[in-house]
Amino acid sequence: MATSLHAHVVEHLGSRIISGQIPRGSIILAADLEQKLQVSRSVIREAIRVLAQCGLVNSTKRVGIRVLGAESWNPYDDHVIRWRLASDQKGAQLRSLTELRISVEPMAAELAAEFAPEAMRKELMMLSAQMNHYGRQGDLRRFLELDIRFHAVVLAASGNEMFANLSTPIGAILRGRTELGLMPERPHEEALLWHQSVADAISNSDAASARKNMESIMRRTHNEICSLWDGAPRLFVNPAKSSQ
Amino acid sequence: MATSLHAHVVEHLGSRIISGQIPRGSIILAADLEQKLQVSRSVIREAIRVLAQCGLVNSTKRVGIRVLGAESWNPYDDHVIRWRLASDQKGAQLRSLTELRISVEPMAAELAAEFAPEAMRKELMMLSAQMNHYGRQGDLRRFLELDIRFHAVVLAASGNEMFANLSTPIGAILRGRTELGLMPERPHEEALLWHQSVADAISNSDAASARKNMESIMRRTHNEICSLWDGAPRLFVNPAKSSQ
DNA sequence: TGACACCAATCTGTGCAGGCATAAAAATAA
DNA sequence: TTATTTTTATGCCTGCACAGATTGGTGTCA
Repeated sequence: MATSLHAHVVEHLGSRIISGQIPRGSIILAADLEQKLQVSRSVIREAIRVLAQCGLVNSTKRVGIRVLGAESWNPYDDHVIRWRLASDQKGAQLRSLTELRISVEPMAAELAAEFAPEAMRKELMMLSAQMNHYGRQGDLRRFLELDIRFHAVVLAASGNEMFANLSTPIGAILRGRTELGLMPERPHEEALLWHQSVADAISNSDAASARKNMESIMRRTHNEICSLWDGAPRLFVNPAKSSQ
Repeated sequence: MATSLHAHVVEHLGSRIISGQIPRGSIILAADLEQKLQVSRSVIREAIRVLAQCGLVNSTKRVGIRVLGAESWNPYDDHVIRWRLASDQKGAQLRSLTELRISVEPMAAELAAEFAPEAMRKELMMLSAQMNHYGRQGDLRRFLELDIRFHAVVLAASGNEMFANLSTPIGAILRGRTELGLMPERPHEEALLWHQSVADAISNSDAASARKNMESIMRRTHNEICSLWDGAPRLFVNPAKSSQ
């Protein structure tokens, strides 16, 4: 995936910082990196710039590149999410994302019912029909892809780009759930009905029903998945001092 | 604010792209930028790398630096949010952020009631008391800062770092609301009570009450502010094709 | 002797200039 | 149409000068 050199360096350092192999407070010297990774300064510097934007490092003169702690990481950065999911913080990352989607998706459904363009309403009807079909057949592989698409379309149909942007990590959650065998061997009948009802409600511009049924989906999804992060510690960040 | 040279270039290009002065699809050549901005290649390259991570540009060989459209921008990036708030998309940005906070804050309050560390529960009690005091006095300036801090602490106390990270842009919303004179000349009595109730509920680990009262705050806040984006078009992003 | 202010040495990121390699578009030939 | 060559802008590398922060030493005064 990492085709360019600097992307490779970003990947190398980022994954190590987030996994804890390079502990917070460490000081890295650009010159050392050049030698260790056998790349030129320009590559190192571009990579450091990217990592700095992710909140992973903080380079200052005369001291070097300081590795920052988890409270500085940008939790919405795609890199950061991916690296955390691949580390032993996987549980905590899944929990954060799930709490976020539980909060957001009912509102997204409500907004979609009000604002979605016609094409998306139609696609949702089609998707829920297919989910019914393949779900009852027990074709989990295909059901999963449809499910991911369904939620992505609802988020996009809300017309809120911040919601829409959550579809990738939410897709990752759904994939992770089936990979870990947390899905029943065939989808629950209720779940199928709720998805159908969400699609119907959005199609009929029934915002209240869209929200209510999406809330039902979220409740069940939470129950199915929350065992994943039993005992993972919560991360309490210091609230940012309000600065004019 | 932009101390280093490359940050200056990021600021220059980023603000222009988001404001539309540099339209989507434009092709920028690094060599031209060097000359126009009178900086060296390394500065340009680092800046471009940062902008690429924001989703604003996409540099490819032989063609140059392509300016991307709004659907590619990372809506959670601090730069992007700031630039959009300073552009004529201010309304749409405020709406997206408000819809997000309306979705998230009730859940944050609920989680805070369950998990918040003692110090944060105490701070919330103190903050709501001070809000009562200065609010009844009509000291809007001080009330605003307390209000911002209150919501930041609730988000942080949820123990969800994705929630906590929203406190900065939410603070920006609250500031914008008072700057634009959308606040009553002294806070509504109900609003003061709801904040007090949220603090009490979190303090007493009463999750349901914390959520309920926060929902009330959100409903009112929405009513007060939604006139800001009357008629601003919603942004429907193409849902990402689910790729393994 | 000891505390403190000030200055110089040093170290490291930042920025500059220019070179070669390479990939992808465009133009040309088959 | 298809294959090949040419063009051209980014990717990558290197040597050099500068800026700013830390450190340590120096001198002054109590």
